Amino acid sequence: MTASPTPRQIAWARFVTAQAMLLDRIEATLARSELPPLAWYDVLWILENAHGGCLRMSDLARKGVISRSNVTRLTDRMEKAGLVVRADCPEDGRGTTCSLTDSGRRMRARMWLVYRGQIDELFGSQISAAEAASLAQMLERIIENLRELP
Amino acid sequence: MTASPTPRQIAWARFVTAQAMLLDRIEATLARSELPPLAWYDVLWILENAHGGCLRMSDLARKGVISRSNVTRLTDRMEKAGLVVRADCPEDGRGTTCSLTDSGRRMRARMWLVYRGQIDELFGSQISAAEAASLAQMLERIIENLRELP
DNA sequence: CTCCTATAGTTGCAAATGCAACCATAAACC
DNA sequence: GGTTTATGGTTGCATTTGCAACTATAGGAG
Repeated sequence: MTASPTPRQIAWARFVTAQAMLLDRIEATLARSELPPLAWYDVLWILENAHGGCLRMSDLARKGVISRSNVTRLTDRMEKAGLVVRADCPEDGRGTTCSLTDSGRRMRARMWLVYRGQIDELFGSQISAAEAASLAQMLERIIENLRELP
Repeated sequence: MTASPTPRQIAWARFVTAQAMLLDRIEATLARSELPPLAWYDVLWILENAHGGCLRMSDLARKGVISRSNVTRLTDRMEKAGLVVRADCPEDGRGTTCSLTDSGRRMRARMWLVYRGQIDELFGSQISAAEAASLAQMLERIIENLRELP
């Protein structure tokens, strides 16, 4: 930085570093438990929260903040593993739906056990409830703002 | 989640989503400006803050929160682009040092112009100075805690 | 109805990443 | 000194990701 960094810029830098460190740890812990990577968890979780455990590929991409081609490949692998099923969309001839299987639900639950442990231990333990609430609110604003932009 | 998510878990979820969205945007903006990816910026920034603009490969890995093999490849490309130079470490026959070139310094400055604009616009604009300070402190605790763990 | 454009999803190919195996040197041990 | 163990860095290989091109269907304009 040419001028010395502003408080917001410092916060940004830590934001990136902390997340990188946390994700590294969590991925390693999942791998050690012989569970799939976080990317799979995200898909499973998004589907589980969708009506009927079923979503269009593009919705999956938007909610998961990943590219459409990435969703195709991700669900390819997950379908091979029996966690989701894809089918032609009845309402739109171009579309494909992706839905959670029972095995997918069970896998999400198993992963959550480990994932939750890590979140609580590495992240939650370092912030107060009030801080968590304020942080969530802050981030929500940022997310909302991004969704409104072109 | 089987039980409904705690405030800390909600904060975590937004933490991940917000960062993914922000990084997507920033990478896209850098690419549109025909600048290298963020990963290069991080290396340049870390080197610029090091004494003499020079660090050992493993220090680079630790500070940048990336794997050592990744550092090797990253600096391979950056060296080809003339932004850094590697040399055998004088004090340790096994070691390699990586140092910033003038061109590397200039590139970091050019990237920072764009990067800073994005941070301020997408992140800084949504949080108050007090929130930024509290956030930075919170994240610092998390980072410190992670560094102390095995 | 036909043409034109936009959207949904997949795929080929290139670039990036992680992991494990590897070579070289350093440090510890006897 | 000679052997063993740990550390620093790179490389091969498999996996993952992104981008651009492509196919197919939908929706709108004339």
